[in-house]
Amino acid sequence: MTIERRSAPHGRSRRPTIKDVAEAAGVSRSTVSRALTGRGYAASDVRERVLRAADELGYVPDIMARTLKQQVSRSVGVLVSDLRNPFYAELAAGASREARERGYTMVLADTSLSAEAESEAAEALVALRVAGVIVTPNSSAVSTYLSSHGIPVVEVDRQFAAGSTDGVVVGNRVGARTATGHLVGLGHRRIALFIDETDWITGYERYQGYLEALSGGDIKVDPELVVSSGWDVADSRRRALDMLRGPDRPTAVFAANNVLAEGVWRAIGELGLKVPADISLVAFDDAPWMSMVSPTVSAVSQDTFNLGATAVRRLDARIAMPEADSVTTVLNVGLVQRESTAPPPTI
Amino acid sequence: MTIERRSAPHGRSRRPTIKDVAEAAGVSRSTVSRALTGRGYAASDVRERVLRAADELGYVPDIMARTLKQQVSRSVGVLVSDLRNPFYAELAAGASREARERGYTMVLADTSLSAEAESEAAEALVALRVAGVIVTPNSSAVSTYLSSHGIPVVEVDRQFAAGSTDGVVVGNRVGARTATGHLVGLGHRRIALFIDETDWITGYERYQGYLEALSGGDIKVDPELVVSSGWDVADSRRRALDMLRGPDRPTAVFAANNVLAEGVWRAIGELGLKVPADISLVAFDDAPWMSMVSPTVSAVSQDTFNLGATAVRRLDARIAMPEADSVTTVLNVGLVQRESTAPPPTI
DNA sequence: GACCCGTGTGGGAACGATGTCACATCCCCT
DNA sequence: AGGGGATGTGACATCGTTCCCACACGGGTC
Repeated sequence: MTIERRSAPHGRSRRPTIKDVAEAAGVSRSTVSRALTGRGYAASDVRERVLRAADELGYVPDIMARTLKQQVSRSVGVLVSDLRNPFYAELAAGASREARERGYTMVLADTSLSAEAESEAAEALVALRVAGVIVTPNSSAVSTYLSSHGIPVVEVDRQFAAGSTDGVVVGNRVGARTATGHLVGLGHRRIALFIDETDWITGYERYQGYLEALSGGDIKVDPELVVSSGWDVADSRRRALDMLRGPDRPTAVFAANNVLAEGVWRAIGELGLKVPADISLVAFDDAPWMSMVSPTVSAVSQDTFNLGATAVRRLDARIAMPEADSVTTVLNVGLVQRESTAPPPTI
Repeated sequence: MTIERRSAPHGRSRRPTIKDVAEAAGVSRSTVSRALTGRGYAASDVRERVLRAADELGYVPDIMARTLKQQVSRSVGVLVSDLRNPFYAELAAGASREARERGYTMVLADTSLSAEAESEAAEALVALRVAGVIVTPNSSAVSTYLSSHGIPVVEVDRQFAAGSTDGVVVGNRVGARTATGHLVGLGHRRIALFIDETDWITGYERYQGYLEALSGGDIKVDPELVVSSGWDVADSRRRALDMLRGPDRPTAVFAANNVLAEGVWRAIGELGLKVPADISLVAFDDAPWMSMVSPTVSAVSQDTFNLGATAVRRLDARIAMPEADSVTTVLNVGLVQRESTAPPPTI
């Protein structure tokens, strides 16, 4: 980078345009454009002169003008639910890196789980003429809206428009089955499930995985043990306190995401229960704290950074071939066994 | 939001422009522009007709064209070091919320602590004609470069260009003094400092705070106890292992950020040391895991979300008054006392 | 009745970059 | 010598929006 060498456009405020470069180099605007973009002819000495002039003036092409002319920008929109959740933060980090590598700039909005914010953001992205959008959707509205405007969409983590838009998800069903199956294998028969939603495909799949593992162990499902908790730590903590204080409490809990796991963890601690002696815990989505607390928490680990990166790659491919069939990529997950699981307490 | 009601521009691909709206409403482009933006005259019945036509066509004004014409966009750039660090993620979340509320879209890049990525991103932001930039800088280059292009900059968390650009930081010196002073008050005399850099102003201030607290307790500084660790967990863990295994180890550690604290925490655990009986620990920057581990970790808490939000407010004010004197906002911090500190072990 | 003002509206020139097209060389081949 | 390809360059229209200006109309004042 040559940032240091560049000086302000001799003290004045107006930014240099391609016209200024053209005058400085003694050629026409067209020639400057060709020399800088590399599209079309430009004699090497002329190119040289143009490049030097541009560098001296600190010329940076105006993306607005370029996009207006070309009708397609090199930026992608990224819509995530909550940056404070390490899952989304890491997703965004992965998207950011991959976007940079592919020459996209990233327009990011935290939609705060609000449908209104999501709609607003979508509209802003249309207005910005982004080349494509990556979204962790809260409804099918965003994808529909963006698609109707001809903007490619990749749904990440969960899918509402499978079949009509691309998606990148993880093996939710198999992950949930593995986690629950691990508990079953240890001898647990009363296994609680904490989950946010079962209507969205991700929650549904995790729920199904849970059910499959139970039926694989010939265990009847107890609806009392399936908690459709809210989306925040406080709520799942409260629900967990209720359940664990009640009679006939479960001997193990499978928490379907890192936020719910945190609530359950806190509840367990407050009640003075010992993990894993009194109760086992497995989470879906490995958050940093799970390997720091004592005992450490077993979790189904998803490569979240890669999830974001893969989504950008998919989007890039889609932008290149808008008419190709939609594809859903499923990333592998793996159970990380730590210290939070053991056979149920003998009575 | 009326997203659902809108249909694609009758199956065709071209996006509706202001001209299409004008034709549909039977008026001129100028009139449509006035009706939609609210700048200039427009009879109420005409305005009505225009709004309806725009809604029916699903018209969204082209920001590129608007920005090109107006020479100023409603988007801000946000450059953070590492989204996977909860500190930066929360900062970005705060910035995102405030940006949205003020009608800005946010262009975000994770600069991965790389000067090259930072320069590239800065150049992209100039090209995008952003209204301003918020950055957690790694050098003075970004601020200088952006300023030379007439783009307002707000430096957050650390400052390289104090006096010439705005800044939003926290009370680093007082926070470090409080934390260290707390340890001194408990009777500790061998207090180690883990810090990333002392050249940048933030590290320098925290270092000074540490020194002040020591001299306030009439404690001579032992250079052996000041570790200029790298920026990642692995490195600080290694450095901590070395120190804690050595002879005459400290009775307390002050870790100057959440990453270093994590490394130290892991090292302490691996060595089987008991917190706080064998060693006390205080961190600067309260990360989520600190209230989840056992024992919980005392920390100087900064309102990181607010740090991001404040930066956007400052930037907004700066954009409104580009010539005003530069100001640096210092946010308060507070020591959150948890379980990781106690008097030193009696020998 | 001439003038002017207030209220609306449309025409057209920007904004900065791109890319098509026409044209201007030069050199080589027949 | 003249045609024609290869190589380079410049003029100009264009992208979608804004906004300055001109103008039209009606009604009031002198």
